[in-house]
Amino acid sequence: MGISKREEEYLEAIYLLQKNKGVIRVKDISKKLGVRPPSVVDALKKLSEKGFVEYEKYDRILLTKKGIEIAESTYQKHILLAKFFTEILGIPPDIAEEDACQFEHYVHEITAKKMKEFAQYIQDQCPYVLKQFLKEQKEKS
Amino acid sequence: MGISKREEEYLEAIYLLQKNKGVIRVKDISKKLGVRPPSVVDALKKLSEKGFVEYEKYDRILLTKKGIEIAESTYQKHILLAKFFTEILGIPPDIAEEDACQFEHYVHEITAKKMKEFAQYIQDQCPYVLKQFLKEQKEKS
DNA sequence: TAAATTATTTAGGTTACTCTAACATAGGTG
DNA sequence: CACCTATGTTAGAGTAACCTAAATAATTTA
Repeated sequence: MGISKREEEYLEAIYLLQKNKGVIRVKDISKKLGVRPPSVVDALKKLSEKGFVEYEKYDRILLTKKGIEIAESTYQKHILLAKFFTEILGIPPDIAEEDACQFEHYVHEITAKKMKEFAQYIQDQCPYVLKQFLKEQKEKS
Repeated sequence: MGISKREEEYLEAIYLLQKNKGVIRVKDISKKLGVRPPSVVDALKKLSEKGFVEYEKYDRILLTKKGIEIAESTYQKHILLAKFFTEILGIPPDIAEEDACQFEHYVHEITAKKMKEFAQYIQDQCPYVLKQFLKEQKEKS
């Protein structure tokens, strides 16, 4: 009775929408994830059964403590990955975003952590080398 | 009528098994992917319809040219990612392997390429910094 | 406040992937 | 060469996603 990748995405979407606009609706989630409203309702029912979301029909949608925890940890990974891709590898933001979106659901905790530490280390210890790398990458395109 | 992540995994598994032991069987794929034989047969039928595998029942299993292309490109990404995780980030091989296994199916071509180039660049330009980072990581654990 | 619009939910169906149980085939051995 | 065991295949069913169409509830507006 764990949580699927897709369910994680729903939680993350709900979390971010709430952060930006407070009260949210089925429609908002539907738009954000690119699925039809009935799919959202399905997902909400399941997430509610599993205790990640508080949901009564026609009523408003809230994350439980457990739900927030998962959403936050997923989102943290997301940010960290996207930063790594853009700031260290020099990948265009839109592509970095897409890759982060996928990888955040699969990456081990330790990998995420090392990416963060590595980024920090390089930025501190040899910012010039990094700058040079990014410059060369830019010149090639 | 594209190819799913899971189908990609089947192709990669077939490719690697063939590389290692020549003629392969349903059983081998089953064991490698951790699914039951009927699931393999299902997958082979679909992959055969889509033109990635040559398969007649009870007969041997071959990849088509198209199938080999996909398997190889996936596997290349796999190697590259695993190397990046171990050699640059210092992640334990078993975890690196698992992360690579997932990410290979999602990562954009350009991200994979930049990872490779970055690894090369760092190894050439500041091997000492890299060594130091890996050493510090090791000490922490 | 009644009607019209919009949003949400239910019902029912599809696809991809998996499984178990039962059946079929191939190949090795007495 | 017939039988036994391994392996492979079919049949049928389950689960997690998704969808459309139709029904219901909520909200806005005339």
